[in-house]
Amino acid sequence: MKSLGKNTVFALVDCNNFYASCERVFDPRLEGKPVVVLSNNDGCVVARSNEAKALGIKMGVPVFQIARLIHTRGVQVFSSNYALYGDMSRRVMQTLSRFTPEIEIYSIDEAFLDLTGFHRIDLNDYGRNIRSTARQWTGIPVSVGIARTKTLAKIANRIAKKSLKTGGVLDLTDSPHLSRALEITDISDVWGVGSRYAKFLKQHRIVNALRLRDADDAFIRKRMGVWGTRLLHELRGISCYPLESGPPARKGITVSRSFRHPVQDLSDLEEAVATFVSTGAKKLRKQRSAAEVLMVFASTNRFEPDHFYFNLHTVALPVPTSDTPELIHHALEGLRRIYRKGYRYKKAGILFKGLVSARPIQMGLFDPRNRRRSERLMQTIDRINDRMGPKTLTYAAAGLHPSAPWKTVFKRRSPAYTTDWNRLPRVS
DNA sequence: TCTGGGGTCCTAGGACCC
DNA sequence: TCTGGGGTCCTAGGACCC
Repeated sequence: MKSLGKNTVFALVDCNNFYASCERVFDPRLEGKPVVVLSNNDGCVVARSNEAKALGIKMGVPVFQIARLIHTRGVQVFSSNYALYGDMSRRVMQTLSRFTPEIEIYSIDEAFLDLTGFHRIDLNDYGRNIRSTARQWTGIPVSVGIARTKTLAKIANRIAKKSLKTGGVLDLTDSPHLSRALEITDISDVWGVGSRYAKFLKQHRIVNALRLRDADDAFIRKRMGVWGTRLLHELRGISCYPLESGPPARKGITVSRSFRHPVQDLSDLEEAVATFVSTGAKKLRKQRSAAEVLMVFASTNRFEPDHFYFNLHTVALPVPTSDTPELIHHALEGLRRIYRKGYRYKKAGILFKGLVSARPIQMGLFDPRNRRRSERLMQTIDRINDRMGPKTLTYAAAGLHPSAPWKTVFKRRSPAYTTDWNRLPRVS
């Protein structure tokens, strides 16, 4: 059942402060304390507990800028622990899928539930049930917003999260409070309205979601395109974005990292790029794709514009492929073309584009490789790494030095509580 | 000293063809 | 002086999301 049009009902379930909440589940001493989680290389704040938000710590702020605050207010700081968050996300989603067969996992911490046709039940009760079950089974607090469209469900969810008296659940389906809810929603908090459009709309006195809902169609169409028109419909309760079932195959795959320390030598850059390629190639194979185009880029520190250097090289691959050594070969050739001696590189990455289905394998007329053999080899390597850990088999080109200057560090990472036998929490 | 990473969709404009 | 029209495909860049 794909819900489009009128009388649809969507619930948006969103985990509160997801990464910070995950850390708390296994370390109850963190309850009530400000907690933040950092990006790669412990660079920026990417998640905050309510207590951390109350201290004025902003999303995305570089951690060195709040060093004093962290120290004086006893903020608990964690590196990102993707193994933990990924596994906790899976548990939450599994729990949610007991409440409807129609679920769309929208991001690591959000899911849309299609509740169209759930007429006979009290949706607020149902939402409260979802919330308490998720909390009890996974330890993660969630908020639930229910409405006629995804955009309105987002708005309901936001209010549910912020306003204590909702108890974390708000149903705006045919609600007399709908207009009021739209009125108290700042235009910049509407799903799909970013900083640029928010500024533009405010200049035209469209300061909240209610004003946008009642805005002139032609004006919005002209200034915000077809996408703006869809947004108007969604705010008016006409669903334009149906529930998406399976995740669509990616149209491109990117792997890029900032380096812990600046890199000057080509050989270090080569190791980094070879590593990124092997990560990306594994993603390609996982979704059974092959790439027609490979791009490789490197850049210096973007915060030092005086000696900034960025360059990108594009390779049209002779045959679509997901073969790691072949991709490494082309990536390194591209890298050597853009490398300029004397720069302090701070970031590099690779992109795979023009993704096509891996099978049937397209044979090149003068293709020197034995595709069938290389495919079996890749399968074997992937299987071993899935079983024994991601770095069990790697390529020599990716380097062997664990402390190479380009490598990402996570100095304050919590244990992999749920995905490593040796890290299971003990109950005493 | 220290500043994340990976996506999507839409549109405008250029290249090219008939 | 004067300089077709329309279609397709591709790409770069803008805007947004988590």
